[in-house]
Amino acid sequence: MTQLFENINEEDKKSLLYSLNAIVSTFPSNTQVFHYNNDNVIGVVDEGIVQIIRNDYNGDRVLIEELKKNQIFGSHISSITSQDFEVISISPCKITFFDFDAVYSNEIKENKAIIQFQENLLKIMSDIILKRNGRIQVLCQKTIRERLLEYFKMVSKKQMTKNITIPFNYTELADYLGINRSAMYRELNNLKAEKQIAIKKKIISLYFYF
Amino acid sequence: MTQLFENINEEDKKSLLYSLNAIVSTFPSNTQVFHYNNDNVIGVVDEGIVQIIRNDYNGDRVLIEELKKNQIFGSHISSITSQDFEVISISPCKITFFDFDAVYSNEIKENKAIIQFQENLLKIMSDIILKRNGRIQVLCQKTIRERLLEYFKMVSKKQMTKNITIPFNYTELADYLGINRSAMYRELNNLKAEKQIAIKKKIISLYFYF
DNA sequence: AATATTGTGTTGCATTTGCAACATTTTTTA
DNA sequence: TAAAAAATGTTGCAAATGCAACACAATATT
Repeated sequence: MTQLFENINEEDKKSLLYSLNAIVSTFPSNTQVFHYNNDNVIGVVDEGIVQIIRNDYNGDRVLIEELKKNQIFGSHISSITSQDFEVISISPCKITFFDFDAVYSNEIKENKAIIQFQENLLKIMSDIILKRNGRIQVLCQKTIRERLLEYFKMVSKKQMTKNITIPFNYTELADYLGINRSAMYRELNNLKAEKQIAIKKKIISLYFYF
Repeated sequence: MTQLFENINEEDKKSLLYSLNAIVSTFPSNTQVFHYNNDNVIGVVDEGIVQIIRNDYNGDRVLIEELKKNQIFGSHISSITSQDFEVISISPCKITFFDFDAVYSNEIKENKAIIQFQENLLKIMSDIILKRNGRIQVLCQKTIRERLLEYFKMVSKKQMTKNITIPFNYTELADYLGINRSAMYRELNNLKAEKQIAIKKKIISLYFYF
């Protein structure tokens, strides 16, 4: 995982943070850490876990993303564009906020580490794009079964094992896959009955070929 | 729309393209312009239109993205990771390919326009992320009606009118929304009957409030 | 200009799915 | 540690959806 300040020494980092108007804040669990009209601010998770959630007008709750150490969020990269969106700490956390527009300022170009910093940002962004693409690939599947299998394959590839560990609880997983929770359980049971998978808590073993 | 070489003079551009091992190619209509194992190559559409399509193992065809002038694609930013994916010209087109890894090379850092180039890339990437987020927002909707309405709202915001022009044909639209084409028509008719929308060819008028 | 291909539009039917309403277990909080 | 809250797991039922199979219109190809 690329980090924002990878290959940048402490001195340059400090100077960059200064140019970016960076602020470090801490939050307890279950707190709103970001508001949609925090214009052009990027948050970096230094410690803890935050979730980006959308509360639909029809009452549906969609888990957009879960972010851990070194991952970033902001209105420009997470589409947090309206009050529907919440960014919530699900554990105590420490977050560095900085001004994204400042990345394009003339002042920051004086810093000799700017090229490295931009390079790190580029890598982080291309990771985000890949993540979004994966999500789209899953959500394009029409049936619940197909979504589950597509998701399992993807996680399996990433975790490099056929015994995958679900990084959510099952309620969140349903939100993430954009499907109804009980319909998901039903399908998981079908897959179990067909011996395509086995489930032990959050570990799912995949028996099908792909 | 940000372009890759915005604010970069011809001389610097030439030198950058050289460092990036850039190649310009032309293609007739309906031709494969990119293969999934073109490792770490980025394509920039200079002229024409290309589509990224995924042919699912179960025969479904998913339109991942349609790209016009100045838009970019590549295995790293479009998840073109397997044979399932096709990148196809749907009109005669001209494409510049370059080596994405070269963006991080030492050689290119000699070019004084590198900061501007990286900045442009960052902007393009954050645009892509926003696009992907929009797509996810639509695909997270559970019913066809909700997907259509969510999509219409999004297009309306972008085109700044309540008489939106669908940028696809209706078959492609169904692919894009990840729904069955005939089920989509059925729902469009329901919406028409309820006078929520009116359709004239590819222009859809939105009568509901949002 | 004739033919082939692709897109538009509709319908019946079987299947899938969301939803509501539960009971039960686990986790969190006071 | 007791009470409250959240997560897990199941089921029936109504509604939504995918699919197949059409007819017809519009484009593209030869």
